[in-house]
Amino acid sequence: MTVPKPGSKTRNSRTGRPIMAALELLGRKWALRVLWELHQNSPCSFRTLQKLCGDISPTVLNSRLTELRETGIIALREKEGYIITDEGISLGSIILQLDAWAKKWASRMKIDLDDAHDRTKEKPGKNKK
Amino acid sequence: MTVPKPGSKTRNSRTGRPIMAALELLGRKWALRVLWELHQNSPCSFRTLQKLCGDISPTVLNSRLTELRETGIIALREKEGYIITDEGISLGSIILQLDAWAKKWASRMKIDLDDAHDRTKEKPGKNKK
DNA sequence: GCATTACGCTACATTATTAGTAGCGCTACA
DNA sequence: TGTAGCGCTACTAATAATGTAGCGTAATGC
Repeated sequence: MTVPKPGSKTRNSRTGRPIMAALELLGRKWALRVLWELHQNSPCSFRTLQKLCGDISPTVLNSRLTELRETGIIALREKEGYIITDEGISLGSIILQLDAWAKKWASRMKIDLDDAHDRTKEKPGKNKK
Repeated sequence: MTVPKPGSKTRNSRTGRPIMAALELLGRKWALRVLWELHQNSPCSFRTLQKLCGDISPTVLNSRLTELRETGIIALREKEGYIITDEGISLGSIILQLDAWAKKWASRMKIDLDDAHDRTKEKPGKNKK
């Protein structure tokens, strides 16, 4: 799979807008999670990272790590293992905000779920009146 | 596929930490992109949204929309189409920061790519000395 | 030496997710 | 009564992730 970099053309962005590359890169499975874990545990070995992500398969982990490395967000240093770069740290601080957002979201969702009286399994209405 | 909500147990988070649910939800393909587009074009019809995302297949689009609806980030209103909720707007503003980050990233990446003299196709070193 | 442990990572078969296309049932509006 | 738009589903093919085993290497202990 090709690695989305700013300037590279994603599916619909002939313009190569950086945000599109970022969204594609970070939208891949486990990418955000790997970044989050490494942001809090740098440096970190491949295997430790794997455990932190709940025994994610080494195949995907390696894919994501390669992509993040090629885009300069993380790096691999001998003896230290994987580290987060300055670029990655600034990106990580955005994820910290996501963490804050998620907490508020959680408390609101909880209320909504309570209101729904355990109807959480229901699919949302099929657009009926 | 089950929809990750705060409180729901993701792969490795028995704790159900909100951030984990958020990372899983937003880490799915097209989720961030859909959110980004809807943040800038709300309300928006299904088909318009589809075009904005570069003719994404309706299957995934509908999956992502359903997930985002079940988690209260977006909503579907009759005659208006899809809209972003307050929850979604606050999340969207985080993505705006991602946009800002991506621009800086792009300028740094450009320098790095130039430095590399068109070796962009190369895989990163196989951990050799 | 020689087993043990850990490292980053690959191979490979299985399963899950996405892509791509066609079109349904419905509501306007002409 | 035709055309166009809507949200969305059905279906198959293509692609990506999972899960397990294990390679080649290096460091440690005996």
